[in-house]
Amino acid sequence: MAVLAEQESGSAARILGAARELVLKRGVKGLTVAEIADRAHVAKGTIYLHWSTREDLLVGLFGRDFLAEHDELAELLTADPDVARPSRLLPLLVQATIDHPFIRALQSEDDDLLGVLTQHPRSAKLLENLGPAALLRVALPVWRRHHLARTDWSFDDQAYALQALLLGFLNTAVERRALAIISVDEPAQVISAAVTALLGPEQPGPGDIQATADAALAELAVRRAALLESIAKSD
Amino acid sequence: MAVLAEQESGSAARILGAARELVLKRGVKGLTVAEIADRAHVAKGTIYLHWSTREDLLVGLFGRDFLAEHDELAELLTADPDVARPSRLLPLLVQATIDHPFIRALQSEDDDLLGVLTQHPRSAKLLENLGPAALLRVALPVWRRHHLARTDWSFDDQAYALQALLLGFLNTAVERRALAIISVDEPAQVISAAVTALLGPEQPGPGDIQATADAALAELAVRRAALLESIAKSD
DNA sequence: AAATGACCAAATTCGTCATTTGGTTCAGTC
DNA sequence: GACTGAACCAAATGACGAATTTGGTCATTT
Repeated sequence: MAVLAEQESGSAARILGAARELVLKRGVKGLTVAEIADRAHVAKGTIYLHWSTREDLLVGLFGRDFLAEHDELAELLTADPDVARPSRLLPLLVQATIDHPFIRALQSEDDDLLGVLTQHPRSAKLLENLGPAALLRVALPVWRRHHLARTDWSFDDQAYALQALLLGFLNTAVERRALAIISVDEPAQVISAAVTALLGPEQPGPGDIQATADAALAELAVRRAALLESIAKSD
Repeated sequence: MAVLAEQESGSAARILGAARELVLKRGVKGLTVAEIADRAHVAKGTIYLHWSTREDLLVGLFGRDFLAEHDELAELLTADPDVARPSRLLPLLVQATIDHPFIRALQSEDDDLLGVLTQHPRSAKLLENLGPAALLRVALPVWRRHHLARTDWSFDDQAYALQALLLGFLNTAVERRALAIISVDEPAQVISAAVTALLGPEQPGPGDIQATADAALAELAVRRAALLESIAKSD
């Protein structure tokens, strides 16, 4: 059974906390394991009891952001199945991306913060499996099946358009480009409206919402397990 | 009266051509004026008869791409005012961005191709005034006024959503990110459909289309003049 | 008037090497 | 068995001077 390092050791938790603070403050570049150990009040060697490599620790950092995002979404979906509607899920997704620094940094390819890690194969894998495009691939068919998206549009075209919209919102919300001049107070509402405009009015029959939420939760569980496996201690 | 260097000198045209080829092939980094002069079959000094600085020449290079784009759009609009419809203009805009290497590179902040020029204040200025956001600021009010976009949506929200959609399409079409997995055969049609979904059905009254096209042409003329001024010979 | 190319100062590159840094290990302590 | 920290060593750094390159100028030529 996969188990996270911090669940069985207080020092591992302190190391993670210290690493998180330091990376957020100064970035990966030039951050040494000695510094992390110092701030966590452990010796350098201790770090290697929990992670086999410096990079493992760092990748684990934003793996944990994804994990937290998954858990939050699962909680919301359980409490209120209505969250599974596209007009509610996509704004949440954008907000979640903004809220989690590492996901945000990965999304915007923030080299200052993440250093070479951005283009590292392992983090690329993370994004490929957990990124917005992968999500749409899974979610859109479910939405179409349960009358939460119009079906008078070919799947590929619809997915392409929705992907563009989502990436566009992510870019304008996350990145600080000079290009994106227009901004707005309540992005969530705009995203919601735009998604509805694209996918058409949501017309769920009885049970459709719950079924969609269940499918979403199942998918989240699968991803969570895979994610956990990839950042857990390899015994 | 602003006049482009290549309009009054054959050697200037050859220099531009040589520079263009070389930049597209190998990027700005490490490209010397001696090389450009060699390929253009002129002496180094000749280049400085037309441009006061190496950087002037390079900025002029993608200034000319914008100029070409403007001229193409103006021609299309003149031949067929219908092109001024949002559902036709935005796909064209995306396509134009793809077709012009320097605009594309500027959009995707391609450091390999453009080197430090990407984040240079002068090219930033170019993008700020000619980029997609600036365009929407001008175009959307016209569309709304002439029944080519729904007005039951606040201007800011609508602009924000449309901007996100446009940037999203630009990103997926231009950039080669691993994120954007979903792709499609005929992006133009998808863009068109997505724009229509966002802005609502176009319901122009008599004269609306022509008025929109005229406004677009007027705006293009203003931009073209400013652009020309900024890359023309400073006499 | 248009074009050239030798010329120069400033910047960049190169090669070399002593020094430091920093990820990882492991023998030993608590 | 959790933890330490001294020790190891491959890789990075930086100093530094020499050699080369290169953006820009200008007297001269065509």
